[in-house]
Amino acid sequence: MSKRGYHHGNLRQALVEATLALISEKGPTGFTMAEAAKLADVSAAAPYRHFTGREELIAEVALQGYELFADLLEFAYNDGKPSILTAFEAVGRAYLAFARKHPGHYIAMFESGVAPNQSPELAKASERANAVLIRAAEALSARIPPARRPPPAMFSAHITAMSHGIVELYARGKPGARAPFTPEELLEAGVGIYLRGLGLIDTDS
Amino acid sequence: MSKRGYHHGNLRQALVEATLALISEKGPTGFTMAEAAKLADVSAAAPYRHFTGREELIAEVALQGYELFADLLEFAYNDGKPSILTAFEAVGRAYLAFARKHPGHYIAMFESGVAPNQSPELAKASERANAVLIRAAEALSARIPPARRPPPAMFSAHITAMSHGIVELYARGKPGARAPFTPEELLEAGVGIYLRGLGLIDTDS
DNA sequence: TGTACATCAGTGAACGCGCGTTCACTGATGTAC
DNA sequence: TGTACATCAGTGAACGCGCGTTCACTGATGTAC
Repeated sequence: MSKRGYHHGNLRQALVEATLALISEKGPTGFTMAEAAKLADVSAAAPYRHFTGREELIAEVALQGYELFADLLEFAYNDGKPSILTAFEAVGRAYLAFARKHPGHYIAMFESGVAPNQSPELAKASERANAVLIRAAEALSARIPPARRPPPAMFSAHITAMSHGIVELYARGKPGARAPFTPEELLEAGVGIYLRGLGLIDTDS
Repeated sequence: MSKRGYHHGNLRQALVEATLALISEKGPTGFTMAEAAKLADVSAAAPYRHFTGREELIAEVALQGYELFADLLEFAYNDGKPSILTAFEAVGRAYLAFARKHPGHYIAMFESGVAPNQSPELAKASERANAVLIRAAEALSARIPPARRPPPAMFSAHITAMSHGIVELYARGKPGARAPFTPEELLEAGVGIYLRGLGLIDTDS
């Protein structure tokens, strides 16, 4: 609570951060405009100077989440260096790391009910994140014998689904989790087996 | 709205069904005690004769969901007949079919915030469903060369995670979905590749 | 078979609460001259 | 540099709403004799 005058200075972003805190602590339901305002140390009416309503505030949080997500995935992929395979695995780890380090964003993106095609910006950001996965899958695809090469979009959907499933079922909320493995172990092993099934990893390695 | 007298006859179950309808239509948030009561054609106070509160009603819905889920998985597994492999794949399909045909149950179980260890009954039912998957994984495991045989619990977690991920990302809510594949195609292909990675399906088949 | 009575499963009115949102306002800031 | 004024970003009080829940009640049902 730093002292501040009549004007906040950066209320818009402060509200976003309050929302993140509330969401990650109490789930998507545990966030209210009133409480976000309180956390940001302003009156309950102030948020409406920056957002038309509750919906728009959550959407902004999700948008920032998708942007950050896309950045992290791109950084992890690192243009397929040093090798396409290691880059691909790095993307998987980045997925999990994002969910772990930014639970508020993750929940706003995937569990708050905001549809990614709600606004063009949101769609674009979500598309950018997805594009990294598709690009990685395409690069890897080139190494798969054509006969058993799935469409890259399917390939990438599989990895996304497994990652998301692991986050939802084994990484969050439910502590004393359902499996005696860390999410990271689970994903690494799962992706490894999957890639082997595609003939991308030597069967005997 | 059939005519009925002062007594409802089977209000408890009617409330469960009202909850299912509300949840599957409007998400976990779109369910309220008041509206469930209205749907069941009783006053807002009546539900409290059968449930201590909102929480308990949702938990009952989740419980019934886990029971049904376990039944369906067991039926699909069919004791590993005619072959363990086909039985295993049938379980995967049953997972998706359950999510599709019983969205209210699915949401109550996985998205409503009820922890499976909330009550012993719930834990037991959830455990029973999980046990089917573990059993199937164990049976299949026996055929994997020991050197690259993952623990059955991990094996089953992978399949569960992929199934759940597909449901959440590609099967529900988001229509005009994110991928040009049906969830069923996605899961079948994904499980196939995964099993190949374990050496359970012939690489050239 | 008929009656008295305990029990059960509903009703309807009321409560307190917190939420999202609006509105007229006011204090602070920035800009034109 | 100083002043007038438009604009902006806050306030605080108030609203209507629906929700979860409680409570004293009452109608229906089942059982003992």
